[in-house]
Amino acid sequence: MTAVSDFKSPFLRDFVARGHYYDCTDREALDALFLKERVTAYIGFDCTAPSLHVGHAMQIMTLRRLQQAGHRPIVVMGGGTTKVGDPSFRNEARPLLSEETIETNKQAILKSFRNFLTFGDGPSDAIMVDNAQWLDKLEYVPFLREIGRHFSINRMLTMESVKAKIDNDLPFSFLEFNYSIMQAYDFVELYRRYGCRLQSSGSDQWGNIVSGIDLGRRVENIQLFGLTTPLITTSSGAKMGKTAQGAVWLNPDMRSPYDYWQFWRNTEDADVGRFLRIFTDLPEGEIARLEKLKGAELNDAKKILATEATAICHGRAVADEAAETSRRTFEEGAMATGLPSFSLKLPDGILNLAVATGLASSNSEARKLIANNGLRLNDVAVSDPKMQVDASALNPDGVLKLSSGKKKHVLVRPA
RNA sequence: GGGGGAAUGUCCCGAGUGGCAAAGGGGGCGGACUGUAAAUCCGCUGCUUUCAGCUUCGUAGGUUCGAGUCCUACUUCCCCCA
Repeated sequence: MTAVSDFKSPFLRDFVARGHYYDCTDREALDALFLKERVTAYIGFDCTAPSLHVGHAMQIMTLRRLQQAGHRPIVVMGGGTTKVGDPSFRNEARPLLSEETIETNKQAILKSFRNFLTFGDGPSDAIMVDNAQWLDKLEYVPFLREIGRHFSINRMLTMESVKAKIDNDLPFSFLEFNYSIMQAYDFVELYRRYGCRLQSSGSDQWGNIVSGIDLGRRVENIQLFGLTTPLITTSSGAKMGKTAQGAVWLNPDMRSPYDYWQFWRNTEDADVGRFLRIFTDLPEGEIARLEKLKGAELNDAKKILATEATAICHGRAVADEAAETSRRTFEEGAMATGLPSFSLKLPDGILNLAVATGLASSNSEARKLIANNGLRLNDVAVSDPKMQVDASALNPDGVLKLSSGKKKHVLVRPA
């Protein structure tokens, strides 16, 4: 068996070096394939939310690396599979989403890929397809006869994601049971349509990927491949991008580029090098230099990480602007105009302003924030929950700054 | 189809004897210390017009001065038997 360090193809060598690699179904053969030809590979994204989040960024970066190496990435929107719902490693069944919701989500998610990948008709241009295209049309009995007969219940029951359900006496419906079959079928269909030989994904999808590979061998007599990436957690063990105010969305409507930049700026020390390799395109030499910085100097590396990662997701100009807004806000204490801003009627109570700007979710919460000395108006702590804010709080530019804690700042302009 | 069990603070787990805004965690939010880091410590964590009021314990009724706690029906899920 080829060791990871023996990879010859530029793509896999880079993939390993940058920390994307977790496992592969046939290292030697896949390496050879990458050396021999332009490989078409896909990753599927289900439409369970109106945006992808940072947790998906690893997968999108995988497609980006493929494209950079001259291969052809396929983005598969799971318009079909989302109707079934992936049960893997979840304690509860996903709520069944309506078709309208799935379609809305899909339309919103599509946009996220524009900056990460180049789409088009060229040989290594990315392709986007929706698996509803073929899954929706399947007929039950023909499908069972052609595809279903290749699936062994006995073996599916031994798959880790399924076994966990059985062992823990968790509910597991027939619908959910079929998700794996749908995904396996996708792989084969993508091979038929685009000559797609490789499926990549997070390590939790291993079982589903392997199912697709088996199916490919049986119905098309072709060797397909699987390549997985590690589940990314922060050094202190938290899942990537699961801050509790919500996921770190990639869609700018749901999380502003400035906040996205801030997310990366707040990376833990121990993660800086790892994240630079995975989430930016910086060359290894540069990253090696940055991650060696000590103590407070590491903050410079975090700023670069933030700007580079934001640039890939939202564009360079937007990223630079977010960096500048952050610099002025945190390093100069100025009222940078790039902060999230709100137009509100002005004489108003401080509680209303805190709620209207999203700094607090209710008046009670705003009161508590004040009681804890956490709410500040123009950098001065607010002590009176009954305080009225009027035009006198505005600076010469006609703006005032409201902050919750040391990191969350918003601007208010009179409406 | 028959029998048994479970649903708790709208993030999760989870105590709860008829007097409960409801123990304890986790998570989150603020504060202190720092480097917009981690770790640690402290406070907060249902809503409101906040020295008080209002609404919460799967749903709908009922018993009671008073129900998360008792009764009835229903819903969903789990287990055992078929």
